Amino acid sequence: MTALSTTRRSTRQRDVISRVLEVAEGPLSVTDILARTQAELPGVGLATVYRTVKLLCDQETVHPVTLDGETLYEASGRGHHHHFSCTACGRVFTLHACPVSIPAGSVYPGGFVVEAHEVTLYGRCPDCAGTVPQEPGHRL
Amino acid sequence: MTALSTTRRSTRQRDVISRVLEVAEGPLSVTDILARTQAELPGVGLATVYRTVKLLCDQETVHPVTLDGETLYEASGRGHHHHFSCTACGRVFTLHACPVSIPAGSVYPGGFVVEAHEVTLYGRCPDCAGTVPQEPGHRL
DNA sequence: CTCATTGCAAAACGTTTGCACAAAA
DNA sequence: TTTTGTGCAAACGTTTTGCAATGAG
Repeated sequence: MTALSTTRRSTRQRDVISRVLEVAEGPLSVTDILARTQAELPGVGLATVYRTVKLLCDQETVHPVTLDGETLYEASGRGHHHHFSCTACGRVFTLHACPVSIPAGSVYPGGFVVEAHEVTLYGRCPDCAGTVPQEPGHRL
Repeated sequence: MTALSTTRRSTRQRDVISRVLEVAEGPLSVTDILARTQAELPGVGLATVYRTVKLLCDQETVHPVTLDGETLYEASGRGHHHHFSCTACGRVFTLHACPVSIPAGSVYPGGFVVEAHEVTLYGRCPDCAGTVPQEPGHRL
């Protein structure tokens, strides 16, 4: 693959996979991406999804989010945000409110220089809020 | 296996693996646990580490931490804490200072009921603080 | 034509499990 | 003895890769 071609080839599946990630309400698993891509392009294979996602990650168009042992992917460039994982239905949402204020370069007790942070909130999403609360599980 | 035996058997490797996790400065990968266990008990196999870690997880003596796509394990019962991942040396540390205050039951904009939270800080650990800052990587 | 991209199948990787043996009770 | 725990190797699920065929330029 050349680094850049002057004219962009029309790569159907890459475009579809990109769009699937763009319009998602939160990060998706590879399986989710495959299913949503196949809804539009029935013949697509799993390897293509893995390859395309890796390519998009290298381009920094997309980035991985690891959550509860599963790797999900989301489109980049959505600004600073965090994730909410519903302990009832398992869906992951994007939250734009940030509960921490740690300027880059802050020094934490012990001499840890903080450059970035990641926050995941666990609880019940709006759809599940009326449900019986679940154990957050002992991962936390 | 019975749920409980009245007299506890002396299970050498389990004790060593537990202690390895107890004295660790932060969560460890299975490979780390294996290496540290073998330093004391040379013949130990990988399957034993997996089995023992799973057992300790079921007992809630230990719990998994997923970070950057890798699953690490740490001893439970260390109180509320978070993790610091060094972008220079890759080590993960435990931090007892908590940068967020979200009481259980708080409702986030959009109707998300928060029951727990997880924070990971990225940056340079004390040992690497003098080093040239690294890109935090575009996972963040 | 050339060459990037694809689907398929095989390989590689991390984790789990079956089994025969060893050690403890 | 019975029972639990072990190492080894095979099995398993997920992700990656080799390769021949397809499709775009």
